Amino acid sequence: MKPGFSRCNNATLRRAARSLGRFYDDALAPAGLKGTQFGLLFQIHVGSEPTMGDIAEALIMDLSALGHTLKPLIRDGYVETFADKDDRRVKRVRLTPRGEVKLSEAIKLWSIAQQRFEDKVGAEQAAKLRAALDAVADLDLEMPTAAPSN
Amino acid sequence: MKPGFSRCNNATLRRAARSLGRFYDDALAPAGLKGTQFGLLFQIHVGSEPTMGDIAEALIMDLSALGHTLKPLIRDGYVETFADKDDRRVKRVRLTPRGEVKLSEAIKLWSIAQQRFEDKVGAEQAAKLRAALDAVADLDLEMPTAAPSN
DNA sequence: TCTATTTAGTGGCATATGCCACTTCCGCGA
DNA sequence: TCGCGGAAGTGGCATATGCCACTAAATAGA
Repeated sequence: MKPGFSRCNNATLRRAARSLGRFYDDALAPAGLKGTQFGLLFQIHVGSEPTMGDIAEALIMDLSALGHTLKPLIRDGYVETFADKDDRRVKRVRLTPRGEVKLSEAIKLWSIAQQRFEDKVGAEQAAKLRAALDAVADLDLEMPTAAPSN
Repeated sequence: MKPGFSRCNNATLRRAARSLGRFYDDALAPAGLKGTQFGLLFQIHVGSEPTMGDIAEALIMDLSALGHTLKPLIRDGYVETFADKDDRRVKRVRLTPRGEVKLSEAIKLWSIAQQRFEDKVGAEQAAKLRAALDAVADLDLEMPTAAPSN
């Protein structure tokens, strides 16, 4: 088997994610953001003051992981949280003005990387790949429970 | 735009990786291994006492990241390292007998998850997806340097 | 042969992610 | 209205990954 060409879907996916992640990270570096942070800011931006749970669900991310990832962004003043008016358990999230500016700046850098990628693989192919990845992400793979019929 | 369906190739890839990663992690949990650890043990297993650099290259992983990731596996006695005979800078890696046993155990669990995945998306489609991901991983995306012609 | 350069890893620091235990709230039922 | 079970987050702990600065060792040159 050629090096790096595993039959494991998970290993292959992670390998590609590491590779592509570095590329986008490099592209965003001038803005001082990582690819994940950019994605998170964007997700908050397009949402309507989403709750932590909303974001975690959209990104298929563990709620606590989201909390951790949000911390540096809050610390740097790009994001702020506030309690929901009706349910005090719920915490909503939004970008600060500073965060909006940073996001705009980052989008310019992201566009370059995104364009570069699409030039290499083709916009069609890229769209197909994203569709396939979204399909995989949304698969219900839960292992059938021992006794699902009781 | 529907939630979670980003145009960003990197964000989409990471999202799918989180999703699939959890599935494989769950499947491997009985063996006490994470998906990444399984992949790493396997890579070491199929190699011929690979060097740190060999592994890092095959997995498109930062050399220092590999070192970090290897630590728990060494601590748990699944992997051991030794200096190369001819080049004292080089560190080679291999599984311990205990590591071989653990890998066998993990492969059984992995097969179930892998099979489940392939049942859901189809073996053909899975193979195509892996091929696409390998292609993406191996793309040369380096941003053209300002002055590549000097 | 001696030195400048390159190569292979390490250690420290920071972010990315998850799981689990725990706290706080909300809502429902007795 | 009291109290219990479920929902939403937090904090702690552990692994996953990267970058950077630094050390040690091999190598190309002068």
